[in-house]
Amino acid sequence: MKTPGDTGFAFPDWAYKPESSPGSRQIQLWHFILELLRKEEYQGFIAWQGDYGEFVIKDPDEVARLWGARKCKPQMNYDKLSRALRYYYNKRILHKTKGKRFTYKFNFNKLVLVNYPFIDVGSGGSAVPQSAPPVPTSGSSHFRFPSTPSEVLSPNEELRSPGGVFGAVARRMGRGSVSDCSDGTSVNSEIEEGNGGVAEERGGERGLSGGGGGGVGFRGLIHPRLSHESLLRMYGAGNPAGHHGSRGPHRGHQEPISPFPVSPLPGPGGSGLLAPPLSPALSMTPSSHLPYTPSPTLSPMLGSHFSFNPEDMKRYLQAHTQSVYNYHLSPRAFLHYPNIVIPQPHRPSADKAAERERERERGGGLGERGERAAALAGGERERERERDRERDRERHPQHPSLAHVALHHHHHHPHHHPPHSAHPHPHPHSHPTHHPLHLGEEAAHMSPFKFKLQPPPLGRKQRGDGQGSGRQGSMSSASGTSTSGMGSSLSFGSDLSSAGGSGLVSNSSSTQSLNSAGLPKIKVEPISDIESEEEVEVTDISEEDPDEDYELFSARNVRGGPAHQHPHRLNHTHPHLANGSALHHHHGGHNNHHPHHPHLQLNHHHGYQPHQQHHPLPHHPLPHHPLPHHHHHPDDDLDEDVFKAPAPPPPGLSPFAVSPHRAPAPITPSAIAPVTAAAIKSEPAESPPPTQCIPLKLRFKRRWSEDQRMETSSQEESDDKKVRAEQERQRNGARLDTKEEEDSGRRRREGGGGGGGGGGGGGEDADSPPPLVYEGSLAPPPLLASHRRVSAELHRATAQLSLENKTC
DNA sequence: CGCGGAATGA
DNA sequence: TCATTCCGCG
Repeated sequence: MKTPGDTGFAFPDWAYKPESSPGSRQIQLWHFILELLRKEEYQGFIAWQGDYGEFVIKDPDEVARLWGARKCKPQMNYDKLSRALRYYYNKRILHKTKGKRFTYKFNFNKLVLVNYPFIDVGSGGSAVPQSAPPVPTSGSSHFRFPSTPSEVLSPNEELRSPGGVFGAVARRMGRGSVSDCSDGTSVNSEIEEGNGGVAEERGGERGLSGGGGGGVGFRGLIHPRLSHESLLRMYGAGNPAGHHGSRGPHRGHQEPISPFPVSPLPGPGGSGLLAPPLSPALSMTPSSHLPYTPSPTLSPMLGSHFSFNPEDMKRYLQAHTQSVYNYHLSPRAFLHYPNIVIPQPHRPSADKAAERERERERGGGLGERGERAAALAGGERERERERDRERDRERHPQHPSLAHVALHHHHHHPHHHPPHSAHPHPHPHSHPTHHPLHLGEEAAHMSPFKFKLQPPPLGRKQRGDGQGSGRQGSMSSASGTSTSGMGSSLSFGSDLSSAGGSGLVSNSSSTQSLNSAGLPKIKVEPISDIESEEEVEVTDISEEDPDEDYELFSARNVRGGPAHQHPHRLNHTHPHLANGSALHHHHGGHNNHHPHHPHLQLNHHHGYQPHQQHHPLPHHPLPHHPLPHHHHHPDDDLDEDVFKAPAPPPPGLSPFAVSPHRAPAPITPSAIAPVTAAAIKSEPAESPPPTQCIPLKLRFKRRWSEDQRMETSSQEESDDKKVRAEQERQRNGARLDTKEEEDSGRRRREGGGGGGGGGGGGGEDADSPPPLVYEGSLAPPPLLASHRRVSAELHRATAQLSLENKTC
């Protein structure tokens, strides 16, 4: 994989796996869920609800049926499906919303966003009206993105190549949704074939790119653009951003940019607000703030999006890149996407329309479902759909259109669709298309799935624990890379984290060191949600590999800083909480954010997991580690933050601004980090408190150590709890040796567990490059533009793509 | 209803 | 790996 030389960074192997690609045959349940969520047709059965990323299965049986149809498992039922969903808890892809029946929540922060920027989560992005209202992704989650590494490559190249490829593919694919076995299959099959072909092509391309830069090429390509643009767009568009906006004070204006419907509703989303600029993902950190943040610094960015200031750009790019990088989007995915290259930017509105049409056409072409659908509703259906959409927009909220529902219903109730097939496949409507709006968004949404990257295996799950460092072996190359990369990423992460207080930062060395050092990676458990939120996703999705990397970053970020980060959101809500929370731990309620569950706030309470519970650690008596609170809270915070709560607003964070004040940040080597941190956290006060006392360096170190561990552990462990436990133990032992930090680490773990996965990271690059690299690349605004387009294209492509089906 | 272990299959 | 299936526990 990696390439060698050159650039150094390469994507992880897994990134190239076919499975990971969008086109891959097997759909994963979460992808499927997302798909359903994004389609209006299914809103009667499953829809976004509440918080950001939260969705409710209104009709478990039906959803199960659909799923079964997709997987050709007629026997599927909600029990089984739910079991599958539960598996995602550990992976951190999902969490259960406690107290609400059939309600689960995606950890988009990491996950999706990263990988699939387009997805609209809750907000419904475009399509869904209801979607989650508010949340922006960004805000809420705080995602953080890492900065980028190097990536850098020149985009140009990459673009091109892919473009060609994509185009074709894209066209083919399209659609997704539930297909039935039978027809779906057929249809899908076509699609698949196409994919396959594509895949092959990809391979070729890959090679190409490889040649060019081997891996590099891809990277450059894809991500950057995608992320960026897409994100941006998405954000702006649809996204979630809106959400905050709506809520937010600001929001008033909207962004021109996205007229999209993304969030259709004005209400909720309000307008978009500025979001546009940043992608949620990107935003992640910053962005989040952005919206909210008053800080001047940020503002600018927002408004303009990001300005082309060098700094902004840089940041932006980096972040984005990194994120991508870290998250490891799979290049392949991109490949698939067809038209990436395509030039035109589509404007939202226009585009949308166009796309819409396209989609429809496609649908028709597809036939499969379309036929059925047609049979059912025929043109009316569409009309209705549209109507609904409109309605939705207006209404927005939660409920999907009734109309649809009705339709659905009958399907389902009757069960299966009556007519045609005997099967159950539900997909009644299925038709592709429909999405109303936007493509951008839609596309985004859709595609997302496809992109999926697969995560790597969590890694090593167990790895030997013993080994501490380990891992590297295989990845070594990657890792190596990562190292440096990580560094950068770390920094980002650190930023985040640091914000949290932790700081950490970074250093690449650290990373390595850790690994190499051998930290044992312990994994502990992940802790539940909490963590999960944070990094989790990342991990899952993306990541993997490097444990380190991502660990660092994610975990750290999150963790450490989480609180901080969130801040934005929190801020609004409860700022103090944020701080406090951080300090205290969430217990407080930070959860607030959302309505529901107050209890949740507590969260863990039940938490799924036990692990979490630790968090409370708050005080754990750790042995010495100075880091005190931070740690704890990080976890806590994280947890909370992650999910729900938004972060507190950073008071002033400007992203750029680095705030020196915050200790944590310091660490970060890269400026970026600082920024982030600063941004995130603005509140120095908070963290500082405890921390303050301690010298930064120390803190840092410790934090770092901790984080690593945590992350490591968490990440890895995320998989098993059991394992974790052991590992933990081991860790302790081992770690101890290592340093004091261990203690802290432990604590962390205990407390929080954290993170799991983190993620990203990785790769880093050794070679790669850190920030510098990109910077260079970043710098040029122009690029961005191009990227954007590209992204746009991607989006479209994506949109077109649909999930694959698997053959039955 | 939800959780998660265990066995099992691809 | 990821789910599916089965199952016991709360």
